[in-house]
Amino acid sequence: MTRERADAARNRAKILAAAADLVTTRGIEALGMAEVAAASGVGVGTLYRRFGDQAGLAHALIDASEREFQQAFLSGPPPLGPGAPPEERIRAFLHGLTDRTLAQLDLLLMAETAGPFARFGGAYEAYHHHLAMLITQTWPDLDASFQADALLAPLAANLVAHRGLDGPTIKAGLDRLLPKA
Amino acid sequence: MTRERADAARNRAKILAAAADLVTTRGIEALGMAEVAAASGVGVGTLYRRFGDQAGLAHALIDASEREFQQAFLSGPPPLGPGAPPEERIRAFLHGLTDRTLAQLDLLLMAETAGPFARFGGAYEAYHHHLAMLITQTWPDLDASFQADALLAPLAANLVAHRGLDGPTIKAGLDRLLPKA
DNA sequence: CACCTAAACGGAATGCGTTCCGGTTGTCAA
DNA sequence: TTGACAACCGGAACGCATTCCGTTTAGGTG
Repeated sequence: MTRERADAARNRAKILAAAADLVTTRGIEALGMAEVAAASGVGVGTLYRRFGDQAGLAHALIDASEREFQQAFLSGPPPLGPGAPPEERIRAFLHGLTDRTLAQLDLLLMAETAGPFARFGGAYEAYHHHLAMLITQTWPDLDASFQADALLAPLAANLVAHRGLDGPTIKAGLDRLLPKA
Repeated sequence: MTRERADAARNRAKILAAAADLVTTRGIEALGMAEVAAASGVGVGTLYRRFGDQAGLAHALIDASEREFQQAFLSGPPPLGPGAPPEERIRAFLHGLTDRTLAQLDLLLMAETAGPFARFGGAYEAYHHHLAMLITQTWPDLDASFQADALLAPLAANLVAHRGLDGPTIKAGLDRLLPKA
């Protein structure tokens, strides 16, 4: 696989800038594909080659803060990053993810809605992997993969939005889901 | 609100029969709205008046077994129905719902996919309400609503389908999610 | 510098869910 | 029985995500 061509990179930047602008000025419902294409001065075909589909575009818009968060739990300071006991890191991770989810609820909703498996893009799997690892360290006899999914599931954007949950409620509830032994 | 007109009832039956037939003979992807309309000999407008949207149609197709299940946990024999200790009923309910989910994964996938909140139709709320009640009885100090959502969330069709989970795995995982105290 | 090709481009065409609306038909009251 | 109205009907029209494909261009090669 060869490097991205210069014009392609330029267009990606133009698209992301225009899309971010659209969302902040006119809200998430202005993020139609034709809309974004027109605002960026490219054809819709270009959007699809770059981002796959609408959910991919939404993910790309979230990507910046996502990368930051991943950096934080992979190599940042404890308790989110390495150094703290695993159980504490789990709580810090879930609380951090709660804040992130609430902060970008609109875009996440779109990212989740597009396809049946849209949620399970790169970021979700990164969270799942990280959480499963910490669970294995803390409770070796558990099905870590299932437990990780189960702890992430209540943070689904559509559930959070539907119930109108707030941060403290979610965090307290998640804490009670953690195994006691 | 007046009673359903005779022709409307007749059409509802025709549509459900034709749709069920389509699904069993040609699979879930044959359940397009125009497709169903043609097979039932009605216009697409009629489908929408009757079922709201595609997710509603999928729900209606699931409805028969859904009603049966609701009957079972509301007033059937224990441990699913009344009579057993609440904690036992919770496990019976989750295990039963697991079986139901796996049995109708295709239709549930469609029902969930249509809109952001499609999942939260009548059936979901019935499950949530029932589970929350049992949780309150068993662990009075918990946020029963959140815990109910959290226990139902791992049964989301898209998660189950994506991971390819089987019954024993799900049931064992759910059991470990139940509070210990 | 000219050539070549893989990659990128744009926008028309497609497919499908959903909405709209002018005509039709049960149902009920007089 | 008849008249009137609300509910219903069909299918054309619409909006929008996604795909297709003929054209253009970046960037490496001789």
